[in-house]
Amino acid sequence: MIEPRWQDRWEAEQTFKAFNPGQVVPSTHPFGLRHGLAGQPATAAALPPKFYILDMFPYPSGAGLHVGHPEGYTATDILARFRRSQGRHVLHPMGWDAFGLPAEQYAIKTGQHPRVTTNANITNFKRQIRSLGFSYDWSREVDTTDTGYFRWTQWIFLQIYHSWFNPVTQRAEHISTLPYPADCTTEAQRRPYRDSKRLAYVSEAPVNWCPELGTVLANEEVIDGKSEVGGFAVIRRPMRQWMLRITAFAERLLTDLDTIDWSDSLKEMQRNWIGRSEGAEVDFTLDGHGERIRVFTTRPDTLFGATYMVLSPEHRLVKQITTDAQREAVEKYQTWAAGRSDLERTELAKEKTGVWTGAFAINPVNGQRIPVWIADYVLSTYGTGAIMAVPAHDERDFEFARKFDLPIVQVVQPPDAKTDWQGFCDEGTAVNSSGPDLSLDGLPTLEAKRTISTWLESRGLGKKTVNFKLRDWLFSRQRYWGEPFPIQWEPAADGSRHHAGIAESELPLLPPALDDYKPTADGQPPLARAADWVNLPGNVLRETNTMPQWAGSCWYYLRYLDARNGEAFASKEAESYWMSAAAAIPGNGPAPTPGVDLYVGGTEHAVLHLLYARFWHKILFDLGHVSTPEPFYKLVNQGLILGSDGQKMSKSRGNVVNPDDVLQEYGADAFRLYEMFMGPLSETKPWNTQGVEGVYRFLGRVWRVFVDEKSEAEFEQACAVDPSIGDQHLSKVKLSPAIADVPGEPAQLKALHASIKKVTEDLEGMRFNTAISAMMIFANDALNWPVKPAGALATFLQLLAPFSPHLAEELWERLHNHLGKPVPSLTYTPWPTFDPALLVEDSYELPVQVNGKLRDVLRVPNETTNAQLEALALAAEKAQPFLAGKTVRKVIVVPKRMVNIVVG
RNA sequence: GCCCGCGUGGCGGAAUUGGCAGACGCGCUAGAUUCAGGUUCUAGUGAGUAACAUCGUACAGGUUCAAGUCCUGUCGCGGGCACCA
Repeated sequence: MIEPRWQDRWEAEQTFKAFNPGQVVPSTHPFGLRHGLAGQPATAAALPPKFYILDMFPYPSGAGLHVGHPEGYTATDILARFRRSQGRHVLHPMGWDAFGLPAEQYAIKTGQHPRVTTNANITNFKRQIRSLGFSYDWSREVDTTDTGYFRWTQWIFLQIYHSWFNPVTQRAEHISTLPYPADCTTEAQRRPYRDSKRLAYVSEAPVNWCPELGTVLANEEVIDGKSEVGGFAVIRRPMRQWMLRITAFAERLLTDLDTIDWSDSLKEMQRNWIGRSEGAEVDFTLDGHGERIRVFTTRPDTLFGATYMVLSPEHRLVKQITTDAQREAVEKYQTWAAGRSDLERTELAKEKTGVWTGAFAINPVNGQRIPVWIADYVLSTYGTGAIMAVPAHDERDFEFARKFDLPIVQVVQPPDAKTDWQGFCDEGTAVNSSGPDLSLDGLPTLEAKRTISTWLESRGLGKKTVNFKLRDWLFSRQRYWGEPFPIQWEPAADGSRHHAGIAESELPLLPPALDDYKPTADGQPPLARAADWVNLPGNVLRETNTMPQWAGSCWYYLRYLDARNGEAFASKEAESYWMSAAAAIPGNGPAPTPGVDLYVGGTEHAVLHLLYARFWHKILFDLGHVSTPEPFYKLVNQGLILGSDGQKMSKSRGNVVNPDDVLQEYGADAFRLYEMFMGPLSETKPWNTQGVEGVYRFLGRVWRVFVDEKSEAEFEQACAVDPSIGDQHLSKVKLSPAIADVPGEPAQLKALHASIKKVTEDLEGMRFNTAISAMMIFANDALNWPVKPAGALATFLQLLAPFSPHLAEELWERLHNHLGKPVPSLTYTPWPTFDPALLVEDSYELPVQVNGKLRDVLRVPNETTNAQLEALALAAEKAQPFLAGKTVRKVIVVPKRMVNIVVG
């Protein structure tokens, strides 16, 4: 009943609006009144230190909000309100990641334009989010499918397209700084060279094609050979696709993880995905050919144990080196391997397959002739697509050698003599590793690696190398409901076509209107259906692929900074004010950090959104468009909320909890409180509706701390008679006559300040569950106070306000009215500080242990000396039976903590 | 298989540097209010005992005056990666 009233009030007052440098703060705005900025233009210098607190914006699905969404949103809202009260200038925005498959599939089925579906879903999401009382600045709302938004997504793509990665500076630079090789003189020669260096480039390589979805997918979107969305089969097939050169940034994406405050597990996931490994490339000459085969190995120290080589079936040299006798078998194997889907490949991973090419290579360290095989356990996309096989010390090579009866030679001695050397893959000591020019025998693995690397380099046979698992980002999709590429294909004199970026002045490039959203009959993307959109004068064609859903979410946190700017994605001033570090307000939390101060969301984006966004941000940083190398300084993952049966919530299990139902029954305040009281934010935890009941009771107790019992009882009776006019009755409820504007008793102040301390410290540490328990303890105590000091109650409401803002506002207003005082803004009233002096008592409880077991607890004055403590403990009544007849060997006194008597 | 994280009452979870295990809440038991149900209030609630004793933080060891916390091993659960040479 009281909740919509306050939501309307906040909206009318624009209570949570954040102001950009240069904007005028309205003269009545409570933020302006607090910070002396009312009615004045805010300058970056005059504005208080920023706090940018961000939620992962939702995809507005037709199903509406899930109880998982409000978990993170409540946490950030509590902190946003807390920081506002502490005097920070809080940026807390919300928006919609609205491109995506469901709206498009719905369009295919019904013909309804995805725009219509999307708008309806956004309306519903916004209603639900608003009803939870979150303090978003809605004036900065973004929608990735809005032309005013994706215009800048396209603009950023153009910046990427017009850039290359300079290996010397290790930075993205404009393509105009690209140096050309000496033999590259004409434009006809330079264009393909230039295009091969861009950060956005076209590739013909095999891609992850999902027939069911009718589109290609990025590596990050394929899980166990199936699509991340829907779980459909994915096959590899060569196609012409747009790629983004994220691999150029692999090293920086890895090392910069050390500069940001993310959980170890999340950093670890990114590290694993980037997959850096150090090793060496070694050249093997082919016996009887001029060709060389280059391999990558992390264990060059085992080179003497290489008894055969393996190429991936797709390796470019396979055709040349295969002998006539083996040709048929090799080609058959290649065909078979190419026809296998990713899924089959992983499922059958245990059984090794392969064929001998008939060729031999020479091991450069000992001159041995070793056979060259092809096998699909060697990946064409990693390293050089070829390996030297050391079956004695590599699990996969070992399996393969056993299956095909290839020689196994020990070259590493395990440190523990009992360990079998066959299949031993760890570090040890080199053995059997002597050749005409070199011996590694007796060297520990690490040294052996160094020695042989130096030797190889000095002979020009190899060099140290670093490899990454990370692949370039497949960036095009065959869909309608996505951003069209700002790219067109222009004809050349020889009849071929090349791509070119369209002019920035032509942005936004809108998608065409279509009646049918399916791909064309000949397998072209849906945009190809719009002939008059695709075909431009001069035989120029538009690109018909669209960008993946990730494009919009790669930079949305930047658009919030200046969401209505039509000249740029954000003004320089806004970007630099909100994204730069600054000084702290003493005693009021941490200093503003570079980038987003706190980002909260689920872990499902660990290697997708969070990697892509960091990548784009680094490009924008290199090009001078943003001022920090990393976008998200601190990141916290909320844990999953399970159904009450401890299983993942899903429609098929019937354990899904709908926030609307909870809200209807208990209200937003109780819902918010329960989401936070369940347990630590980052933990996985099951939903329990009885738990909601528990916090609902707590709010009821808070209410009864304040209101007059008699008028409350009358109110409840009146509601029972006619619930429809409940709010009329509610206004008649009076506050308790026990509330008086008097200073608190010492015990009352102690209770209050203990909870100020606990709530404040727990908010800093994001320990919401224990903060709530501290408030419960206070309310239980305050309920029994015969006289209730108004000041203490007001302060308590400030503590409660971030968690349950509606009830806090209501009681805050009534309390001030009750005292006949003006009502200050609860949002912008300075956060209370606790007085340590009020918490100190003059005595404390001293546990007395005998041999480590608790036997008695004494109350002793603070100033008791250690010697006195010892004497008191030895005399403790309940400890006596355990001391009788024993010798006291030692007494350990921990001042203010406990005493332990050791007897024997 | 590899890499992270986690195992505490009937349940969700508390426990600065090792220092009173089980805060707070749910549930349960008994009582009060009530015609009754609900609400609310009071008391109790790890096992065990008449009460003590004793046992108790996945299991088995270890370090320590003292271990949920530190060390070693085992088991279980969750997440990530998965033929990455």
